[in-house]
Amino acid sequence: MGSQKSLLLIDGNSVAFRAFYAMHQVLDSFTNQDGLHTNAIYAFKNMLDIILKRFEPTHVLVAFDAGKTTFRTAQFADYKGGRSKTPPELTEQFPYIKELLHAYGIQTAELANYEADDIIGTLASQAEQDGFVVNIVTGDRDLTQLTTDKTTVNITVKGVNDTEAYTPEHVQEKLGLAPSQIVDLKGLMGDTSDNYPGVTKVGEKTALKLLTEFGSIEGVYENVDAMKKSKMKEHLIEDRDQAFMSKKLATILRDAPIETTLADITYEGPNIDTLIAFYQEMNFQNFLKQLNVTPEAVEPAENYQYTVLTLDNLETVQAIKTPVAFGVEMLTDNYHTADLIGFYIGAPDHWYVSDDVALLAEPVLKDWLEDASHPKAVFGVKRTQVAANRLGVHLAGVDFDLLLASYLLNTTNNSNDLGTVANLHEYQNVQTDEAVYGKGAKRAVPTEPALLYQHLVQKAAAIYHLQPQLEEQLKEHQQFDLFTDMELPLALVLAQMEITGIRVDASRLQQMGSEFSQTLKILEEKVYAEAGETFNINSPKQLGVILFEKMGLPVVKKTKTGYSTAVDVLEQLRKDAPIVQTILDYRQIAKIQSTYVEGLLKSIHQDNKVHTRYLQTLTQTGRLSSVDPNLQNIPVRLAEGRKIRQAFVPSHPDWQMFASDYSQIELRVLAHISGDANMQEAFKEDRDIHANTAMKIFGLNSADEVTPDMRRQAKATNFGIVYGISDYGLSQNIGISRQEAKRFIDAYFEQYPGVQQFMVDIVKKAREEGYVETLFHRRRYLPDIHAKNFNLRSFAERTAMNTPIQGSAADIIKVAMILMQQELKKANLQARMLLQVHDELIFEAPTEEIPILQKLVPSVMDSAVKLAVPLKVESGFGPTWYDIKK
DNA sequence: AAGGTCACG
DNA sequence: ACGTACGTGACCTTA
Repeated sequence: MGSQKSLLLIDGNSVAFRAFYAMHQVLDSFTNQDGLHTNAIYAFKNMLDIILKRFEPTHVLVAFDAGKTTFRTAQFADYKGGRSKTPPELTEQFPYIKELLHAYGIQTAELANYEADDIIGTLASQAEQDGFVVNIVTGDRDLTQLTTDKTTVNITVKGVNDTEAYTPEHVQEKLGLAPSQIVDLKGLMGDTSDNYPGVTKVGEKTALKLLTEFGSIEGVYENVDAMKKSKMKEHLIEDRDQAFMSKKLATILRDAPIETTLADITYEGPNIDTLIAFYQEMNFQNFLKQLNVTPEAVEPAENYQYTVLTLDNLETVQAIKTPVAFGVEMLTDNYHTADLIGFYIGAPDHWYVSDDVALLAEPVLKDWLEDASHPKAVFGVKRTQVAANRLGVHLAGVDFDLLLASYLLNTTNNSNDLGTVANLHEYQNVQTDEAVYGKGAKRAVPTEPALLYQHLVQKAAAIYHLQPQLEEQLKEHQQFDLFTDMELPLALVLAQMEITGIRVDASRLQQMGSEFSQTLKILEEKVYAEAGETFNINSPKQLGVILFEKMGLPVVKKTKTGYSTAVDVLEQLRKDAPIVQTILDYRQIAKIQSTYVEGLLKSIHQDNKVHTRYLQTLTQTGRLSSVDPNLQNIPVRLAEGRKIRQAFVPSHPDWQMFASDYSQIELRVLAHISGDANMQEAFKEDRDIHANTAMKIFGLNSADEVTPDMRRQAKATNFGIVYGISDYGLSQNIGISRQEAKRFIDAYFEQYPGVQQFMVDIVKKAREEGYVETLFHRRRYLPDIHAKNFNLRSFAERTAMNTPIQGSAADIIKVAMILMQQELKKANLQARMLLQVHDELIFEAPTEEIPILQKLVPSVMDSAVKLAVPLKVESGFGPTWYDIKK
């Protein structure tokens, strides 16, 4: 490159926005000593390093917008109107981003009445004439109009660490247009985010067609009179002025009156001292480390002194009077079966570790651990509890769980690895398990014991140090009660349920399995006969070839990789060929056989039970999930699959299975949080909510007029509302036209106006705050609510509507579970809570306790929280899970 | 490791 | 114009 002059121009506002939202999840944990948010500064710096390295510029400038009013707003008052205003957490970072750039030796520029784009366009144009190679970096695709054979426009994708390079060829490939035609495209179609109009009813498709034919807006209007009569022609003529104005608004200037010259912006690299001072002010320990500056606070791991516990020195633990960090170490996820490879306990100045977990059962240590007056902080209280229980230790006094706290603070970035979680919270002095133990087949305890001990001490120290910081943040989020009164006690309830396990009748499963094998064999032969050849029915790829190529059935839907053969597709093809029904039958049985007969048999333990694990820190809404095996998706809807439930039986003779579920808890939650009077009334009077909705959307006067089909459609509409409705989604689900679906939704909102208001308000809240909350302040961040991409943004909007509903329902049953466990104990019952399936609790109990449960369980569940509408609970019992009839 | 499919609320 | 329901986990095939 040698003498080649290379100019880098960065769109400062655009990249700062991207940087801010790329690290929006960690907004609250990225602050400096003065409470200044630093996430955008941090991400901007990362991006800057990447692009400086990539383009090796000789000249650099970062352009910023000067203010809201520009020559464009003078031409068109609403230009960029309706934009949500910049969050204050970002605004406060702009001066520091500029300070960072100046420390880097990079000039910044802004110009009153002009946008950053115009500065960039003008300098790019000058530089081209001076023989520069020019690179522009921005998140705004409109700048691709500046692309030439000398200027490349690099658009940030997925945050800021990667860019897509637009050359004239790439623009042509993507849009089918020359860069210079982009302004014509914008003029015709308008721009919703910049809020200028274009021509009515002309979108991207139509605009592209017109430009391919006529070249430019001018070309279109020279030929408009000759076009044949159409709505489009009328719109073109009508909106002529708008089109030309929009083109002008879209055009980036190349002759803005800027004072900065190319000679002013040569790049000679950063001033290290200024940069160090800046990083110190921002508390960027990582960046200081990169500059070989020793970070202040973090002690190196080697400085931790620890004692290895043995039978001889065990009593020293008894002397500990301070709160401690405690943990039992395992190599694998499943704590019911994992090898226990060590433990740690202690506080600064007295850390203890061991690789002999049998010590935990020694009375000196066991008694201390079981004493609730010694506060303990852990990583994963449920995990720790179950592991301790395997050694006969019943841990008490756990008042902090780093894993749970981190999950509540931010559900998005979570991990089950202590090192990863600690890093998320800016604590670096602990390694990940993968780094210490390796992964996959190579995972093992280090041969050098000191390496294991050091890792254990690091973990203890991380928990200990992060506790006050995370507790503080929980309080700031108003989540401390959620943490202390809900998630911590729930973890203990779940631990007990998992330890108890549920009895599975293996012989019943085996018997069903051999019947299914025979059926499958017959179906398989039948499929081959109907296809005229053998193939792997389980392979969607091979099946697609048979159905759509060999047999020539119509292709209904495609997937990324080929033909879709999903149920909804096959159901449409059923009438066309008998093989389709046979395949559907085969699939149904094959699923039951592989997942529920063979899969379940594999997970039965020595005690004839399955012991699932509930993941308490995984879902984005606050629900639990269940793994190894998943007991929250045991078949129930179809008769064949439902029989699997016959294998779930009580663990003692003469006991019964008992279950209670909330009826329509999500709609009741919606009625409560939306405050909708009509929906609340329906629940208060215990009306059939789906029939009630049907009356309203079909305009009926009495419940007697509701047909089963109307009720079915109304039910789907109710569900659709809970999921964050769209007319298309509803139309697909119940097989009606999009227009009809839209009419349903409109009628729905007319009937339940409070619900509509809630939907509007919650999306607005998500935009303003960046997150939504449940009744108990469970929080979900939705950074995509600001996405320019329609799909991402729409998804975030639906999520904003659904999460408070689904999440509040999850909160409610969690409260009920904690109360339930207490009540069972208080009443001295033998009955045990075994499973939770989102809105349902499943128990086993001696037959004589059933009448007690029939009263007790519903009363605990429906009084768990007080809503503006009653909660309704239905119960049943029987000798197996299958036989529970409500 | 990823994608398709299908089980649940 | 955009392309969709919300939240999960397990199994199978194919890269």
